[in-house]
Amino acid sequence: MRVSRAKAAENRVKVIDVASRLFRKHGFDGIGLNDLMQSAGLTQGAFYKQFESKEDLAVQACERAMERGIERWSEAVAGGPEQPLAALIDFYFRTEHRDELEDGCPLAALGSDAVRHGADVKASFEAGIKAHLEILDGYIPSADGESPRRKSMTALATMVGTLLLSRAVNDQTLSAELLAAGADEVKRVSTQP
Amino acid sequence: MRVSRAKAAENRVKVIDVASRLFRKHGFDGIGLNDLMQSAGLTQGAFYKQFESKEDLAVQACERAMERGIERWSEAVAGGPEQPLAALIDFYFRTEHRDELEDGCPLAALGSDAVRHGADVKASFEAGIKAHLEILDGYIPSADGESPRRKSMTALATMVGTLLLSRAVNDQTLSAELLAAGADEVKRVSTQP
DNA sequence: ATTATCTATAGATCTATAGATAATGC
DNA sequence: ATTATCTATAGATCTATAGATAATGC
Repeated sequence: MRVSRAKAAENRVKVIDVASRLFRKHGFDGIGLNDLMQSAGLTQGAFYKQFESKEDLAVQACERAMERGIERWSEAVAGGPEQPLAALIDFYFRTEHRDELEDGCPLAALGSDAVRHGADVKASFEAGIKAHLEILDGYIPSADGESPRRKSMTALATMVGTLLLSRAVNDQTLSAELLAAGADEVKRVSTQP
Repeated sequence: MRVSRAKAAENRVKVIDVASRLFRKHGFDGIGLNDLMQSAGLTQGAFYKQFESKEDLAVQACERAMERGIERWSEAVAGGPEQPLAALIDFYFRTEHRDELEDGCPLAALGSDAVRHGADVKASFEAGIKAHLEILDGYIPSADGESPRRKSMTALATMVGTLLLSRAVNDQTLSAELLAAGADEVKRVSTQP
């Protein structure tokens, strides 16, 4: 039943990918190792030869989710639009993005979980935040010699907060209003002095 | 071992109060009924004469947390300062608020959990959001005849998103910068046309 | 010989229920 | 007589480990 090293490495990647999606959907505490491994096409017993603990997987999955999140931001501005920030805002505040928890923004999906977990998870979360901020830095105009970082931080917070609130209500009208207001506001932040 | 109706009602309130704090700290899935009831000074067996299920308690606790959140907003502007919004911003973006998950803003603490739970939890969460927005409406100036609701929505999203991100990082400098940027931005939103 | 995965299981914990107890409330 | 709480437990599920299996890799 042993598999080749290449296959084992592939399995490990698969487990982390699956976990990065299912943790976003159910939370770190909302899904067990059995379901995770089944979803990756393996059995639970194989877990501990690949990972030290569930917390270890949480860290790996958090990192992977951040990478995927960054990738999607890149895709959103692919084709080099004249206004990359507008394209990014358009992607982020769509109702389709609101409705895809598994593949959506990891900051909005895993934020609360990161808060409640250890320094390792927070470290990978922090790296993810910094990576997102750096992308925003490149798209937000700023006065000569001044860093746009402050604007990037509020833009990111508004994006994450809006997505979170828009997902936590039943009222679809309110949800859509929140998204529209958030999109407007981030556009405004980025075009003002 | 039976207690009076008054005492039973008091116990129920106690359980909901404790749950509203411990759910904020650990998440709905992060703490069990045994620990919850112990923290309320009771045993687990007493739970199901008071509540239908853990989900039922989650709804009650969410409502309570929202009430407490609104109370704290009122306290923050108590004394009728000339600029109530500034007082509110001052309270919300403090590091002390960031560090008190149990008693802090329920929107930031329970948002991800509400997203993953049923319509009942979302309904109480939604009512809480609307209550927070109405308070902001009263503090945010707007042009004649125009509703400040759009500004209230972005202000609330920026507050919640900022608090969430500031809690999910190890780097205390970054955390403080996020809070400072958020406070600045909400002030700006509320003073611009 | 090594080892990735499998089946099986230990031991803890979780939600929920059952039945005993003892004080309330009629 | 009713009932809020207690102790005890059922049955499911969770993380983690043990030992068997069979293919890899030296």
